Amino acid sequence: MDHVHTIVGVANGDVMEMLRVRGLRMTPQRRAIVSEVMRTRGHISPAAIVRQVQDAMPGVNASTVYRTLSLLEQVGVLQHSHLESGAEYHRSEDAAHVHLTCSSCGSDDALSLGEAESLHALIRTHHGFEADLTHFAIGGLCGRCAKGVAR
Amino acid sequence: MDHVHTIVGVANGDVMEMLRVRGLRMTPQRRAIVSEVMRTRGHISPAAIVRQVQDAMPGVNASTVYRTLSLLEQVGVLQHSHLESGAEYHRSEDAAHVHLTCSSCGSDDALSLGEAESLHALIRTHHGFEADLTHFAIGGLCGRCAKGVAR
DNA sequence: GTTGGTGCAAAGGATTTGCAAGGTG
DNA sequence: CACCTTGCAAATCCTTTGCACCAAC
Repeated sequence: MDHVHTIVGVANGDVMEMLRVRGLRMTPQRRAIVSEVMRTRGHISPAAIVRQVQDAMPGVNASTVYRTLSLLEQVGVLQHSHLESGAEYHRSEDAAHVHLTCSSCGSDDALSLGEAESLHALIRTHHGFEADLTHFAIGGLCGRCAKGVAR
Repeated sequence: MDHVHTIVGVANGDVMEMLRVRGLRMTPQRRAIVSEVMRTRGHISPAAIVRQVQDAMPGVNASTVYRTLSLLEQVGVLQHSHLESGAEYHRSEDAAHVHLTCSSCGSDDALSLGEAESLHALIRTHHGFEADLTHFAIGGLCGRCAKGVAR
């Protein structure tokens, strides 16, 4: 629990502060994007963010969203992970879990890092590899689909 | 070791046979693509296949390669997994391992499914989720990078 | 000859980038 | 009033599709 600089309870205001400190500016667009992402539980795709933000603030360009997202990731507020559907963003504080995505029904379950600790330890032991189990999802069949589904 | 219909030692000829059985045809393009993929140890990207195949047989179109790859995947000869660099294909018989990709140096290590069995069991127990640990890579820092690298 | 396969061109979707105009501190 | 940001348009990538033409069986 030290290989990830956990940021607990970052509020919108904190983000603005983090930007200010770095000489970066808080524009209405960024405010809209930040507020959208910060209020999202779980993950959200860049496309969805674009949609939502443009909904609340027409005219915001997709490139601005992409630029802001990567900026927020550099600053440490956000992180992205790779799910079957592509990249998805979430607040860093919400990143502490492994995504289990069902390749059959598309459902998305989660595994706490605590539960996955044994794998983490196993990988470290056999390879000295310090795994970040949150970056990529783990595919497979959810309980429901693993049972019945002939198709 | 029963949830994956393992195909051991598939040879180029076998592939042609598998296609014939389904009423599909063996064209020179497919022959080139199959031979390229079948002789690849480990994984290879669609773009690389296109390059290699066109090298041996100029004029082959990328769309043909894509179509052939997904066909070979449906037939069960190939599988793809998601690494940091995107989708990568490998022979099904070479698919039985977990990819460990270092986000720092880009190196690619592997973990046998046997070694990962404990995680597989853990996930199954807690969620009834039947994981396919080969479909997505596991990111993190390789032993080397986890140690020294300040940057 | 059927029917499946291929090349080509075009269409998409997801990002990224160059730039001039505009807003923030 | 510097300098960071944005919108726009264009450029990449990667992959998929519609089609007319061609080839495998």
